[in-house]
Amino acid sequence: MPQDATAPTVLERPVQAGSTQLSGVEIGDLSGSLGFVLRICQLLAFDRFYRSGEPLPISAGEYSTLWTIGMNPGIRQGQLGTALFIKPAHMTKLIRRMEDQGFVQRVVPEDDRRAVCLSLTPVGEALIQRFRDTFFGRRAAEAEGLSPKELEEFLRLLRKYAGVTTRA
Amino acid sequence: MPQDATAPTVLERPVQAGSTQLSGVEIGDLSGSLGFVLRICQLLAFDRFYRSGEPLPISAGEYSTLWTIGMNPGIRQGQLGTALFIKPAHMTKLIRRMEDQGFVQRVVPEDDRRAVCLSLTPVGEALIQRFRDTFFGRRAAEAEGLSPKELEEFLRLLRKYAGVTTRA
DNA sequence: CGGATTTATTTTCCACGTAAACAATTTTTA
DNA sequence: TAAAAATTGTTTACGTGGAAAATAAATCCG
Repeated sequence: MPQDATAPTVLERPVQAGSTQLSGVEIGDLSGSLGFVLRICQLLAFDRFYRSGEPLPISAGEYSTLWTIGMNPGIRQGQLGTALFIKPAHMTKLIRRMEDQGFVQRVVPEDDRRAVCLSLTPVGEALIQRFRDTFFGRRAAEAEGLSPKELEEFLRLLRKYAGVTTRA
Repeated sequence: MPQDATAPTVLERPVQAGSTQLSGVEIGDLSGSLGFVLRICQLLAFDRFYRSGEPLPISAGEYSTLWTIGMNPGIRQGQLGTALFIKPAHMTKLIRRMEDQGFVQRVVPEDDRRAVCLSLTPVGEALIQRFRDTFFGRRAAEAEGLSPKELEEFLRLLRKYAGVTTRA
């Protein structure tokens, strides 16, 4: 690990007006690091999601995965992983677990026996319908601290950054 | 796990104009779930960060932690964890590892021998100075897909949501 | 047409991060 | 003033998620 022995022993704080804090702790330029702030926001959203409303019987990640399979019956496992940013190794285990729970069925297509095509079972469909409002209905709690207009813009920028496309 | 046997076996897609997709996969209302979109953005930012520029000799998380200690010499370990959303169990191991690497020193204050106060060593200071531009200088790559104005607004909303406070 | 290469998923091992329990110390309470 | 409660960080066990290697199948190329 390269070390610069000539560096001063006291950290020179970056030149900026006043202070920038998180939970009373000075973070300076870290507040301008997109990765850092996104991580804090994601952890906060996760925390708020679980602290409000009726509990889900499965994790939010599992719900999202089932939801996406429901929206795309027959979707290939690799394609699902690409869309949801879940690596193949984990997706394999996630799908196996949800298959064991009876929510998902796997079909190996005749035209490509390497692949796995996924669909929801009736039980899986029922589950995501049953908990739809539980999952989607926490906007007020999730968006604490932002006005409705700000939340709208926030989601628009998040979607744009994420590469979510919408078309009529 | 509650199941509604009367639910239809085909997922009724939500009523919305057109389609909403991610990587060519239909996600529908998932694009309105703050936690979900934040997770996607965080993974994307992380991916872009590592794919661009000179590699860091430590992880981004370790750099952020060292940076924050540098901005707050003598900070209590618990307070650091609260600010960075890192649980005590993990912070203990993280700090131990960075102490072993020579970047951090731990001092148990006389007035509260339960606590641990953290500061950077000269080696730690040198490290975060040495890689400052490597860590902070990837705005262009990180913010791919957003205009400068949008990035500014994006960061403003992220900071607001995260509870970052700024004062003169 | 057979071997090489690529693709898709699975398996194994491991790191990260945390829940829960624990230990030491401080503060509170009766 | 001593016991109870709370605080601070540590340790242990475990779940999540992924890197790397393996396996099976499809495609490509000479």
